[in-house]
Amino acid sequence: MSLKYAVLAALLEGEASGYELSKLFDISFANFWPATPQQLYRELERLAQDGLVEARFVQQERRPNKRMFTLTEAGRADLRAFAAEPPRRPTAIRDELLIKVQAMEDPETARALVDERRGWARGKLDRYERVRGRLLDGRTEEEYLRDAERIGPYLTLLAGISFEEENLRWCDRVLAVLGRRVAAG
Amino acid sequence: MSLKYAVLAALLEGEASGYELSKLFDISFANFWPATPQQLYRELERLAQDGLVEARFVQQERRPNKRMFTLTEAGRADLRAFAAEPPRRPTAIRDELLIKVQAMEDPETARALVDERRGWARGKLDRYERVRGRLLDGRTEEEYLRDAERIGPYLTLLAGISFEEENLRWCDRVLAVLGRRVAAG
DNA sequence: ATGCACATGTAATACGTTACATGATTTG
DNA sequence: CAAATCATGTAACGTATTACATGTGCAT
Repeated sequence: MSLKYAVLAALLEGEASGYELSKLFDISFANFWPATPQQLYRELERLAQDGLVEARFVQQERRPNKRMFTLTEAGRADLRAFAAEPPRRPTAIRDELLIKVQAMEDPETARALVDERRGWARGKLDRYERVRGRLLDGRTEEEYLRDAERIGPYLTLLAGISFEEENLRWCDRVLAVLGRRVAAG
Repeated sequence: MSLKYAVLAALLEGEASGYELSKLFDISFANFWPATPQQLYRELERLAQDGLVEARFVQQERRPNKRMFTLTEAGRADLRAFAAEPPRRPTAIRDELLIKVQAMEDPETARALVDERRGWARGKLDRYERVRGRLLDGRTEEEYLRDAERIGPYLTLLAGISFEEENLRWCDRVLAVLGRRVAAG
């Protein structure tokens, strides 16, 4: 149900093809609403039938043909109504690593997995910071937040950043604890 | 696929009925692997057929009958193997509020939603701290981590706590930003 | 005696994943 | 010039969520 509004929100940035949306979902929407290309194509189909987006067929010569999608006024209105309602469902997290940590028997094995997670979190943070730099484009955060038309995308990026920072801190703490255990046991 | 191991991990705490598991998933596993009662019953059925858990039928007089489930040695071994493998899928987060923030038009409306989230995060943190107190049971964290048989549940609880702390910080930051915007606009 | 929470499920539907298909462009 | 990656999708299958169903016990 929410995927619908995630797609409409993505189209606030302007006309896009299914493929472009799937890239956008990979790099930025993934932090709060992951979706595979297949989900997006199906959803776009439905949205077009409901008149919330408009599809424009684009014939291409040296590439597969594509369809470009735009928000309609009805879509914009629907999204606006959604954005004003309190969320129906609480935040859901799916994290395989934490199942493994929960079931942990051997500290050495767990250490390796958490260490791997730490490296991956660092990489994600780096990428976020680069996205942030591109958004700010030379301005300070204060300037940006004062002047920018839409600040939503920046605020969700901040959420992604602070999530990964937290993640990193948790990894460090767990590694410290497990290190002591290995030394003791 | 991972739900299977979440259920096995839950049964590490001892024999439990489907209903008891669904309560456990509500209060603690929910932080990293949410599951509805229906999912759990189906999964337990499968696990029993595969010999990874053992079901014991318990006839009750003044309540509906129930089945109690225990890990078998095969289940324990399967879980152990799972816990040693690196995770296949990255962490997934589903957060409706962030879609609304992403699509935000009016700072006043968004403020109300984020403020609500802030209150809810505080409540969750409080409950976590109480669970933590029960686990520690008078000991300091250091004592607990040195002496406890299984520290996995404590480490996943810490993950839940630091996630909510991060959440709270993000809410405060967003509220500050939106407050300035309302004053300016 | 009415309503809420416990305890257990089934059925219908929605959603997500995996595998496949096709052609263009880039890289070694 | 072969292999990898980009760009765009479709089809089949498996998993999850929602709505419904049923009966008990407890509190007011």
